[in-house]
Amino acid sequence: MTPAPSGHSPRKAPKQARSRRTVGHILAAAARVFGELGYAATTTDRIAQRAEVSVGSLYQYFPNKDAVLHALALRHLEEADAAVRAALSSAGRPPASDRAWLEPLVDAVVTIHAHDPALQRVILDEASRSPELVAAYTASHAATVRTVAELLLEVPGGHIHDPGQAALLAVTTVESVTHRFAGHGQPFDSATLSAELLEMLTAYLVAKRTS
Amino acid sequence: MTPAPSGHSPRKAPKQARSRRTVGHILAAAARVFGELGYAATTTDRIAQRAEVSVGSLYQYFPNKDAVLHALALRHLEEADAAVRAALSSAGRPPASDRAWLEPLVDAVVTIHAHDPALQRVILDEASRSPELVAAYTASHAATVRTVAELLLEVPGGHIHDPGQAALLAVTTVESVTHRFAGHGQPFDSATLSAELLEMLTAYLVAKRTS
DNA sequence: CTAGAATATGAGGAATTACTCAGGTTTGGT
DNA sequence: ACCAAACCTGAGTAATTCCTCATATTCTAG
Repeated sequence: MTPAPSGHSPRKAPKQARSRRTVGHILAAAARVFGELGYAATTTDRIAQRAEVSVGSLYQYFPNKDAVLHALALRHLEEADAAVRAALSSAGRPPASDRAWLEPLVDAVVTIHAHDPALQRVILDEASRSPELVAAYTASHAATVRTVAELLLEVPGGHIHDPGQAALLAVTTVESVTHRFAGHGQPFDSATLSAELLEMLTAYLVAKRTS
Repeated sequence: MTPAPSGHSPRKAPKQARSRRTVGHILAAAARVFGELGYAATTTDRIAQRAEVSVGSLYQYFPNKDAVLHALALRHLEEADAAVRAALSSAGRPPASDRAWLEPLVDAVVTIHAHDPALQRVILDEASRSPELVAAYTASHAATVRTVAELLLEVPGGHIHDPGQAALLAVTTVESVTHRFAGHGQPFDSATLSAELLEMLTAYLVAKRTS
């Protein structure tokens, strides 16, 4: 048993420019190594080696191996969250149609996941094992679903029975399908995947409005 | 020629009833331990302990830790594949509507994944790392997509431009969304998830037929 | 310039784990 | 009953990996 030295926060905060560069190198190297080798085969020694830094330096800023991946996961979540928020606010309010907000959302999610799917797989796995990350991901996801539910209400053209439920399925579908196609060798290119997903979701929402 | 120390085939085949029971116990224990602790924290010693068997016995039938998970993955794939095939053939031929074949398919997939999602997550992860498993899963998936594409053509009511593409998205959507909801704490129960997925997919296919 | 704080180093300790093997027990055919 | 093959055992080994710490180097404030 590892004597769990509390959580994931940096053991020491980098104060000088030099150490901030070091931390940057470590994270960049970790992203590559985790992506290439997966979680189990990635060792702190190898990360340090790839970062051209000694293991000791790594352990000055990260209390353990998980903390490095944890940091990568948080960074990724923030980027994704920002992109999704930008996409959702790019649609007018109220949006002219479901397509008006769905299209940028789908594009944003597909674009995000097109980059380094192997690493994202490792990150997602870690995310499900850390309570703190689970909380962060859940919060971000919930916020997106809430926004989408509001948009659903504002779009003219018919009433939806349970907007929360519809929003949840729509958002989850975009995320999980995209992830799946990114992970496997994709038989779809990003453009057709976006288009087809969009078609499916608009059809779903239209059906819900008229039924 | 000594046979290649092949990666995952049993080191020795169980011949007597006693050893077949042993292998059964090992697999059952492995399923529980992998599901509870995840891949990394699962040790062969712990599996053996849970199976009330010595480590040595485990290594008589499995060349290494991965081989145990590999066996679990193959078993799961076979069960899932059989369930999907049964569901698809339960619809009449030609099916009366898209709903006629979609409903049993969605139900089957949701039902399968409702059981022990934690273990399935570990299995899926292993599946993406073993070329042999990747091949098996890809083959099964491709066969399903092919069957669905044929059904799409047989359903009366309009022509679909690219049945292969539509079938691929439909099947992938069912699998990945179901998996996602199973993995996380599900805000949907199985019944509503099935119903909602069904609604989305029928809407999609109807739209494709009339457009 | 200088002192002390910040940062970097990397060999090695401690712990864990996958896997072996020499020797025992059980089984089933004859 | 007998024996060879099948099966089981579990302490021990070799390898791996996480992480520490004593020491060295670099930075910055005064």
